[in-house]
Amino acid sequence: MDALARLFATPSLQAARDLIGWRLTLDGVGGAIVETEAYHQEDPASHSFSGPTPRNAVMFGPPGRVYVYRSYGIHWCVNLVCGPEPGQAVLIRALRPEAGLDIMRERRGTPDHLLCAGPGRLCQALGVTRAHDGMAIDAAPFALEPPTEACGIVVGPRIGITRAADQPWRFGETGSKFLSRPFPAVQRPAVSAGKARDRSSMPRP
DNA sequence: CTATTGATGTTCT
DNA sequence: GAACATCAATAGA
Repeated sequence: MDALARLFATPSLQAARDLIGWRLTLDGVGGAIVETEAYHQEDPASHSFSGPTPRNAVMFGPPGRVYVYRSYGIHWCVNLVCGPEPGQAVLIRALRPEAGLDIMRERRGTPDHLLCAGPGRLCQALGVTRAHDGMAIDAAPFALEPPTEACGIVVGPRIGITRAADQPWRFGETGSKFLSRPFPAVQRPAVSAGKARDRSSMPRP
């Protein structure tokens, strides 16, 4: 059993964490995953919560496929279906752009740190559309490769949802500059009564 | 920097 | 109708 097969069999709550650092590309355009969120059938925020429908059918099919849906009528968002039971998926929320930078810049027209910083932005940068819904993530035009280096993982509540909003099912690469948004700062034992923010991940001049 | 708002296709109630 | 796993533009502090 190789790394991909293990990943596909992993429950989404763990797979979302494991996916950080994997390199995802579409037609050679993409980069390392730096932010994910987990969803599953018992999760009120999940598209699969109320059972299979035409839209979420891929979530109830075999793992290892991509589930693509339209968000707010404008954007596309891409998930990896995974887990031993149906209805589980990991939303890919941000990549560190590495391959096909020129193509991404042309498609996005934003500064490099915003090329793939969010589920909608990432799909625009890679060219993901509904046409990719149901495709295998480990076969052309997609590719998914394991990380070459370990990295730290931060955890926090998911973004943009109203139900189960307090569940800590968002994962990110520690200190990444390519996140859709920063993770909430860990509560610190109040040094000064003040408002010092953690800027430890800021670039040094 | 934060807060607000418009755009807009599908799904849900 | 209302809600929505979002984003860019804009206004204000």
